Amino acid sequence: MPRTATGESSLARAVRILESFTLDEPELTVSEVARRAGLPLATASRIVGQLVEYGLLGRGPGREVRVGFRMWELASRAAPTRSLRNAAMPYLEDLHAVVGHHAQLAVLQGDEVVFLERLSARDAVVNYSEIAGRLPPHISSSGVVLMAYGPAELQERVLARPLESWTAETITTPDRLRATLDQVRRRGYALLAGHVHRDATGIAVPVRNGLGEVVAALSVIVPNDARAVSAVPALLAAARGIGRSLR
Amino acid sequence: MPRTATGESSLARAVRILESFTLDEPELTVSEVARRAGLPLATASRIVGQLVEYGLLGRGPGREVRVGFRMWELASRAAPTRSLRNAAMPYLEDLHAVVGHHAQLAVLQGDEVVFLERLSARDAVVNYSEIAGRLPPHISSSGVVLMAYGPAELQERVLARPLESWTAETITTPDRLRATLDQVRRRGYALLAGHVHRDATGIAVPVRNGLGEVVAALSVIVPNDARAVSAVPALLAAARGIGRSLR
DNA sequence: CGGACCCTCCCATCCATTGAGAGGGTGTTT
DNA sequence: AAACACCCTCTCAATGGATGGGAGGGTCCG
Repeated sequence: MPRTATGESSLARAVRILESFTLDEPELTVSEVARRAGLPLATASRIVGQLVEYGLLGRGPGREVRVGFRMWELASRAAPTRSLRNAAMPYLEDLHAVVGHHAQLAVLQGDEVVFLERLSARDAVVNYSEIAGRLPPHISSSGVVLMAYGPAELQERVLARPLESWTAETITTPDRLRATLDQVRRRGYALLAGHVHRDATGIAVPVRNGLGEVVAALSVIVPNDARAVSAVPALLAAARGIGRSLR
Repeated sequence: MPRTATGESSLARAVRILESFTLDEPELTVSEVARRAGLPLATASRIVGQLVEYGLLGRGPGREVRVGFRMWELASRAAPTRSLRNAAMPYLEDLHAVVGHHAQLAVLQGDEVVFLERLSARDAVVNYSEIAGRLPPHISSSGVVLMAYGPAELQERVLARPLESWTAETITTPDRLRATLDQVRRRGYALLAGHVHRDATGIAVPVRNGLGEVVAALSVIVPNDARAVSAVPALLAAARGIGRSLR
């Protein structure tokens, strides 16, 4: 029964296979891959075999499959991430050294916030964000900053959707989100205490490129107490430095 | 004239297309991609179009093509890189803060050295290594460490090949390389002054996992002068810390 | 305004891809 | 030790998605 249920290119299937790996489950069996990608086992086995051959996937000591080293290598050539990261890294380090806990760099991708880089102290407060991890924009300080300075359509789309709640402090009404965005634009930074986790405060500022466009958000996560606001000047200064490095 | 010159899967071609992007030239035109991947223009155009649709490639403001954000996202889920990087990052930061210049983490991949992470000061001495960049093992201090503690077959393969020369100091004879490897094993670290660039000294130490296996090299690049050796204790201490974090 | 590049779409041809099933693993339960 | 429940890879005939020369239409430059 050949070629029957298809209607899609083999490339599309390969990409679906690559997408079945997540941050939480970076290792899967072939069967699991087949299930997630919605492919017959034999087909999944064959494509996985090819991807392993080309290095995009790799095999662990058993038969489990994971994303391959070659994939990481190819992806690290991605220009958008690289130039921003290179410009930001020294400032992110300084920020981390001074403020402690977590210092992060995030960008907008689709309608979500993606963290490009994160520096964490070993004894830092909890933090749910992960490098390459995604969060809805209304949850985190980075997201609110990126929304506030982002395209109007994005704001409308996010405001139109139900706002997921993570703690008692999370913004869950469009009105409150709108008010927060206004406040961020007035103040030039976002400070959200206990929105992601009750013990943590996120503080974020916009990073502007040479043209004045907001291209990223720089943020720190600190304990949820009165001293949190003192991190704002360091953030603003670091964001300016990154902007200058971006030419 | 369809399907004639093929004999290979479309997936193989897609991977060849992804591989035509390099660190030095992260943006290519479709014609350039076709040339590098050895594909007819029409075919390259079609596959590039698909890869863009799936997000593995992206388009710049003009028509130029680059590696896509989604590719970076998928690759960041690669387990081998992630756990080592996460364990090493805090120590790499401390090392960088204390020693200055460049602090790097490298692993062996194939018969080459690949840099997983690098922290650089803005005013640091020159450094040719790049994140996701490759170097032949005999050139750099990281490479020599990874060779010294690596599998015997690797040493034989590298010793059998011609040893490329970068500066007057570069190791170019098998005898000298063998002697250097012995010295590294005796001392527990590698110090190569002026091998990559005459003004820079590389110092590297092995990073061991919980089983005592050498899984990476930790290194710093400092100015080529008498103070260089003083970085060794800090490197050794950091490598032990990383090893402990790897459980 | 000619020349040298770019890029995408078209479409008749046909071979690489397909997936059920066989065959053979490994690990756990009865 | 047998039964079970998973795993995974290979085979093979049928076929529809991939193929690539060329047409058509861009942009840039001197």
